Amino acid sequence: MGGTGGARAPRGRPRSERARSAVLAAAAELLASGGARAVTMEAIAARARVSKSTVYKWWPTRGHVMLDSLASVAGGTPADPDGEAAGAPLADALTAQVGALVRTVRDTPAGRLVTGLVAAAQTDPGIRTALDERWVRPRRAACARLLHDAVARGELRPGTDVAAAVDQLFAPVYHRLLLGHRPLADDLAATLVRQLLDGLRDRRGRPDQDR
Amino acid sequence: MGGTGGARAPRGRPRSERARSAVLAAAAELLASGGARAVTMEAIAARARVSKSTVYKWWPTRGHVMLDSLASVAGGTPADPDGEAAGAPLADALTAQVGALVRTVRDTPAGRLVTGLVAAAQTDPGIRTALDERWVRPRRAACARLLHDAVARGELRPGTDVAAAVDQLFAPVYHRLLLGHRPLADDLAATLVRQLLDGLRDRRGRPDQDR
Amino acid sequence: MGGTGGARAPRGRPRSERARSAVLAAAAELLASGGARAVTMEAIAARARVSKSTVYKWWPTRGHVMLDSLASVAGGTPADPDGEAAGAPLADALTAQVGALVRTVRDTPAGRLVTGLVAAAQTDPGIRTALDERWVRPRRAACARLLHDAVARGELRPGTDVAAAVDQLFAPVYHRLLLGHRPLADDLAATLVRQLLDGLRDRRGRPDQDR
Amino acid sequence: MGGTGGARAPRGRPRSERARSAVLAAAAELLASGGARAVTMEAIAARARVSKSTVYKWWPTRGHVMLDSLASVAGGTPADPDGEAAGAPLADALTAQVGALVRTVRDTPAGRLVTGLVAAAQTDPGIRTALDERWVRPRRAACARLLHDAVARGELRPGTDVAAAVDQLFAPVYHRLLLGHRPLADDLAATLVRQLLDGLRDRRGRPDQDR
DNA sequence: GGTTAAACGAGACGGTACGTCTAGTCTTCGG
DNA sequence: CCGAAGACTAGACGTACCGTCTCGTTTAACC
Repeated sequence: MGGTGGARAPRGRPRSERARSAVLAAAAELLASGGARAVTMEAIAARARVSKSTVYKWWPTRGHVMLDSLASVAGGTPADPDGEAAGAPLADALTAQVGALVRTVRDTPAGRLVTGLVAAAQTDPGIRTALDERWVRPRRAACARLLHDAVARGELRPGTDVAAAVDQLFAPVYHRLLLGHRPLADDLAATLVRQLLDGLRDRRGRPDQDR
Repeated sequence: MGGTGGARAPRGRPRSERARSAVLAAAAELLASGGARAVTMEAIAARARVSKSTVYKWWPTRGHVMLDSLASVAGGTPADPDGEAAGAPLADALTAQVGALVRTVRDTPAGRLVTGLVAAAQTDPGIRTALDERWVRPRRAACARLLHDAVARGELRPGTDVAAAVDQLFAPVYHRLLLGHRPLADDLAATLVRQLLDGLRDRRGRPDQDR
Repeated sequence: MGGTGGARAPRGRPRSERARSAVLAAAAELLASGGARAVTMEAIAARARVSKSTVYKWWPTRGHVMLDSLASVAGGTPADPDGEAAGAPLADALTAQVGALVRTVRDTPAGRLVTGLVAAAQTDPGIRTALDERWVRPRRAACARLLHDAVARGELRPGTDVAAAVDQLFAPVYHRLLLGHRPLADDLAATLVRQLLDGLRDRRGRPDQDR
Repeated sequence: MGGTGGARAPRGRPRSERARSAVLAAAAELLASGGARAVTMEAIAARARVSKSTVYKWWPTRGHVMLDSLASVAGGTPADPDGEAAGAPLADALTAQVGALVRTVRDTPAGRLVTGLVAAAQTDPGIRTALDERWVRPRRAACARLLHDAVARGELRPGTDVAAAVDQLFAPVYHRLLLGHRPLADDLAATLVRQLLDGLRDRRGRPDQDR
């Protein structure tokens, strides 16, 4: 039975933490300085002062390096809203979630990492699922829970398609990040939340006539 | 002005239509068979039985080939809704627009072309703007006009952010296309339109309290 | 009959003579300066200011580069002895042949090229046969003819194994070149010829008792 | 001090005989199955179920492994001829020596080991000298002694260059082994000895006219 | 009918990065 | 101290595309 003995000391030379973090940093720096095109395995290895074989040993493709780099840059799952925002109005809680995403992809290296990863995901299905599971899904989950609870307590309509609703809050952020057709403005999060919760229809002076 | 005489016949050998269409077809076929990774200038030229120089002469990058290929596959701007749908309820008109996009990217080669182009756009700003101008913007425009008119005639709230609203209808489609976290279901368009127009809030039995 | 019409004008960009000779020169220089170990495809390309693809396009392995380099360094087949040496005593003609080989492999870059090629031949059968056909065999041939003619005119014994005899003249040169156990002395050729033609046995004062 | 003097009992774990022989066997097997190219330190270690560090600890290069492998395969110095063949005719003694070499390199793994070692010797001077001292020289020595004694007792000419003569007997064997231009026939040894001892000249019916 | 001009086909070229391989070295644990 | 395990640096391997180039060969419109 255990003790600390659970994980025996591994046999050979231990993995170099220095190499690991240098690679992730190098990837982020290259992305920042030269764009996605500059992030090659060769350049990563050179910049991190690490041999190419070491990079390939731990990350099969550049996409996987970027995935880990993204994780190390933007931390793990974002703070759970329950602590502070419990009891706060739904709109505020949602706005906080979406706003956090907007600021992260707009103001930190995470933004270019995400665009690079979406690009890589179009070629590599492994990247696609990993990006979904490790980045997109955790952020959607908190939001989806808020919506689900609101439906349960009758604040939102019973027939609400929560997944679609989450997309209507998050997807515009990614869309603008990827296409650049509109800026990622500060009030974007609030606007998206307001329009989705209250709807676009003008109901002044008339009864609610839904469905 | 004009007449047919305006443009004199150009001097040298005329551009080969055969080469042009063969290249665009080759790009689409390669994309369909081997994924974005298979669409290389070399492969396009080989498959189209055209020399590499000819390809480079008319299209600077593989992204530009895919752009033209997309145009030739999915036609130009989608049918303007004014003809048939004038007077139709707003919701139906919007659903038609979004639904057309869903079916196009899900059921035709245009889908993979778009994902490949979004990926290329992350590297090449020229692709990014061209993709926006030639594919995304025309589709957004029809939808934006519908919303704008509805605001003007008082059907939608005065303060509506039309650009954000359009994103809330279209972005989820691209998001699912790129990430694949949810299927592009048949009723997606209707759901998106309904939730956005009517809002998520349950207003049964209470007065409209917006703003 | 043929005329100039035989070789059609080649299509496409013509092969660069500059690249060809630069590669062969680079291989010889590298061999001279750094030994066989230094002759890598990468180094050849770098030194010749030629792209690696170009080297690989024309020479499949480093061995083939060395083969051509050897040919360009040491010319084609050595001068045929018939001109000057016709009528000269057999021993002198043979000594000239063997002596030429000794001087070539000892005093010119051809020596290291040959050792490198013999090494490569142990791994690559293609090199083995090419080295035999393009370097060893032509040199053996002249010598073999001399011996064969001498047998025909009765100067040498009827049962002579010419191939073995040629080996007894040339192989010691290669052996010393490869192993270095003995120097390639100036009089080596003469010694080899004398000992083989006259035999080692001391016959002073006794009749020939062969066989 | 001293104690038992001589060889102190070595500290620590003694060297593993199992590792030593497994490495030598692995080298020979790899050579037999995949040719010289297959004999890499990596493959040797893997096949011998021994860690790479252990191999490097005892043998600095693959050449040295092959050297020891050769020694273990082909035994040490060949049987000294004095025992059985003392008094036998010179030609028979020489033929026995050369014939033994022919059979060894043709019919046992030693052949490929020797070719591999000659190749390695072109790159590594250490291999070159070791190969000479441990393989070539011992075999030459016995032969050289036979010739030297024969000169001393007047059977061979006084001016005989013994080193060159030995080369004229052995070098053809190595030459054919390395180049493969002629087979290593069963009667090769006898032919080489006969032609060298008796000379190629046809002396029937005329006096010896040497020198 | 000859000239001119541009597109086209073929393919060699200098590059860059790929992903794999081998050589050696180094670092830890266990016998 | 030896051996096992295995991570590490270094660098060549052979391949694939890139985008450019240099030719010779059409295919027209023009004079």
